[in-house]
Amino acid sequence: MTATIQAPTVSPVAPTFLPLYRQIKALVLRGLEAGEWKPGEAIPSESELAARYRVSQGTVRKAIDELAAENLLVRRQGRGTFVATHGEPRQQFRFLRLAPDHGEPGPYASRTFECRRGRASAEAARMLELKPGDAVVAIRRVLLFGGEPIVLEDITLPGAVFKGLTAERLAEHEGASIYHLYETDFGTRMIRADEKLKAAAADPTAARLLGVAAGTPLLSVERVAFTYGDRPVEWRRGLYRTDRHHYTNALY
Amino acid sequence: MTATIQAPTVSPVAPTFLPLYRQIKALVLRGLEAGEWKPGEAIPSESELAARYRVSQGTVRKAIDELAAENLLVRRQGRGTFVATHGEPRQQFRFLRLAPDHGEPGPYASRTFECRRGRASAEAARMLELKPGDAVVAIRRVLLFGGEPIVLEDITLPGAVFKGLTAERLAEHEGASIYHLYETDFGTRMIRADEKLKAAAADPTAARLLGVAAGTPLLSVERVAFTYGDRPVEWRRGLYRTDRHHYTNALY
DNA sequence: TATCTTAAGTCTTATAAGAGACATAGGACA
DNA sequence: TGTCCTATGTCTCTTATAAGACTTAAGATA
Repeated sequence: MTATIQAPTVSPVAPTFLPLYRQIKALVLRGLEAGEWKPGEAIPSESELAARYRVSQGTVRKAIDELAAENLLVRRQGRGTFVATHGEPRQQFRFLRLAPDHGEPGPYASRTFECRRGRASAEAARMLELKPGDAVVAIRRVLLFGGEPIVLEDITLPGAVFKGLTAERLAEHEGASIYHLYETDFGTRMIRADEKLKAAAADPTAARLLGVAAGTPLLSVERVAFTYGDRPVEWRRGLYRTDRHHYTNALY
Repeated sequence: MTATIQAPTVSPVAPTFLPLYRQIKALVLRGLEAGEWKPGEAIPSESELAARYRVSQGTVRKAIDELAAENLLVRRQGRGTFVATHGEPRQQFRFLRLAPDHGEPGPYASRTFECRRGRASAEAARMLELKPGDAVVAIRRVLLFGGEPIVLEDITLPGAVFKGLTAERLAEHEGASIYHLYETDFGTRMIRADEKLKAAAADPTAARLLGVAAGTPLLSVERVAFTYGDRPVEWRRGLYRTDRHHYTNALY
């Protein structure tokens, strides 16, 4: 059939027809983006959405299926469908791929050295799609596992989005995922991220903060994280000690 | 409904009921594993499978959906559903996550230094689920991009599976993915792989083969690749030069 | 007559809708 | 206080129809 919800404008070039379930998906996505339902909350039931959009429940199901596959929604049979959040334990370390070589992961902690406001460098501006000189927030911190400093991170955020972010606010939040903080305090939910990995030698500062000799090979992890609409809202560079940990990746 | 294809044996403890579409999925998977349809070939149409298994076409569809999501099958509207293969260009570098920092990837080549039969070390045996001393094939090669040596790899394979593998056979196959060779010549299709990444300093041998100074930080990538039934059939360790390339990863 | 074009036919997978089964949580009730 | 019932979710399965991709053959054209 290829029905459309709103009368489509005729375009001679691009395929103007989108499957019905994808149109529904786009509408739900818009609701998510607009904050109609907050992280952790339940969205309306499938039949409710079906009634709202005048389609069958099965069509809504297929739309939600895709959003759930993208980790934007979480289904719980018999309960409902919920907006995914970085708060729940299972999502806690979704973006951290570090694992100990042997044994169980030790207790996690973070220590923030610096959290200051500044101006975007050319590189930061490029990564975050800002103009050079725009306001940014710069964070430097160390992640500890089992009491040992394992990761040194420099995080750069657009100042416009993260207005009231201070070292105190970060300290209060220690132990939990920083993405949870972004979510609860700044209404910015991270959807996906791209990482680039390289090997690098520890410079004197990194060596001191991580407790290794200068020149030690470290894993350099550069990440750009995106929110709705593929808007980049975090740029970070991490240096990982890999003497007793490793970065895990599953290939399919 | 929760119908079963064969009368289920009653088990008091585990959920003996599997959704119908998962039973179908298991049956198709068994056919794939048994080589009923070879890589690149089309499997029977949805309605044909539906008739064979006495279920509706939609149920077969859902089973195939999952197998396609796992990259075991490839759907082509109007044509059929095909057994995935490492031969087609798009799948060619599915497991190689290296990308140049700038510009397009240069032409690819590989140079094999060594391909000999030997006995499994304790470590190799553990990785490949063999007994120490079992026959293995050991390959050492360098991957070149744009003429430059970028990756040094040591590959270990179970000798029982890769009986006639020789340096000549490898050389004939140069330019294409080695997984394609496994598939066509040894009937072993790689399904998925686990990787562990670390940073390491180049030892003299690696430094010479990669054309860098000894001690240069390199990305160490250890991979175990699995075929059907999660059976490990390849263990490899790669050393990547990351001065002008990086390992990319997408996080969801 | 030989060749190219085009339209119909017939495969395939993709989309849509609906009915019934299963899971969960909370209130009614003994 | 504990158990059962029921309302309300998602999950499973089926059926029907649409859309995409080849094949074939009729017809136009040289």
